[in-house]
Amino acid sequence: MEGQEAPPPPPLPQFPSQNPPYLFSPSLLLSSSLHPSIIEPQSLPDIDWVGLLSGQSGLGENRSIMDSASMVAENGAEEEKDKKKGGRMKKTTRPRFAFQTRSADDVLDDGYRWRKYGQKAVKNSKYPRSYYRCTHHTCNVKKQVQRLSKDTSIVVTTYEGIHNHPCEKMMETLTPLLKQMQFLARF
DNA sequence: CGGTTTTGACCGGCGC
DNA sequence: GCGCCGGTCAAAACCG
Repeated sequence: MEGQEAPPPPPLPQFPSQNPPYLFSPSLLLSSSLHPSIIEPQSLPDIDWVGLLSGQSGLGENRSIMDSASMVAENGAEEEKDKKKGGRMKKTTRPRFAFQTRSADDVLDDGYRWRKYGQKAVKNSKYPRSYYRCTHHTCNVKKQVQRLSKDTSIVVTTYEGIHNHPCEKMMETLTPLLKQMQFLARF
């Protein structure tokens, strides 16, 4: 989503340390008043983020509209320092948020490019969970996608981390508009 | 041929 | 310590 070359401070809120993810709407996420709650479909923001980010506005069968979606957030609050020993550093609890989408397609096009690096069966779901990593070199944002066994038409996507590079797909659609605006601004 | 997916192995955390 | 569970690695397969 936000393709900002954002500085470290994660815009994500801190939550009390209760593990079950809190549910709240994207609009609540964007404003800073977030009270964990399950939202109703009509409390969704009027912004179609997915459509905005996936340059294909309207066409395409991959339109996974975020109808009835709930955002889930867990905090993140840690710096990512220690890499313990030889190799991985995974003590990182970094900004992470999730939302669920009603879509027939597991992976929704959010404008970024992802490479799948794993798939695992999780305990209480009959559908596997897929793990993706952002393909941008300097960006280690991850996401995991899982379809609910409860309601087959819903997929839960969990993002972890913040992209440190612009989403070129979004830029692609935004650039002409910006140029147009600059042109009009001359008058 | 380069990038992506697949898939079993591997590893670390956690509860017992 | 052991085994379960979830996350990641990495080699091979796959695909344009």
